[in-house]
Amino acid sequence: MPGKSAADRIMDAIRAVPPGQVAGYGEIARRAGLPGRARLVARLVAGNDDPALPWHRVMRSDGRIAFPPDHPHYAEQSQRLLAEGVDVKAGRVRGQRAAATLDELLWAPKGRRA
DNA sequence: ATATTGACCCGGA
DNA sequence: CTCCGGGCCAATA
Repeated sequence: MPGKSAADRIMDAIRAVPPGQVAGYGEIARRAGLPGRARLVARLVAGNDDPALPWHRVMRSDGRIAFPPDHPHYAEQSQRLLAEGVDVKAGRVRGQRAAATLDELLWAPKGRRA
C-alpha cells in the first residue's frame, strides 16, 4: 500500500497535539512534512467531519484564534481550550505560544521543548 | 480558461 | 502595534 496521503499526515499531526497544547497551521504542516502548506491544513480542518479531531488546538502562528470574535466558532474554540487548561484571553493564547519559527524552537528557554 | 477567495505564514518597514 | 508584499494551493465563480 502506498504511504499516507498528505491529508492523512496532516490529520495525524493534528491528532498528535496533546491536550493543553496548541499549534499553528503552519507548524502542523511542517510536522506533517509539508512546509509552506498552512492553507492546505486550514482547508482540511474546515472540511473535517471527524468530531474527535482536536481542531480547537490549531490556531494562527501568532497564538490568535483564526476566527473573528463575532464568529460562532470563536467562542467554542476559546471554551474548549479553557477546558483543557490553556490560558486563552481575548482570543489569544498565553504562555503556550504556538512555536512559529525555527529560531523560536532553537532559542526556546531550556526545558521548554516540544 | 482566468479570477477570486480563504479557519495561513513570514519577514521587513 | 499596523501595513505591505510574496508564497502557498484547492475550491468556486
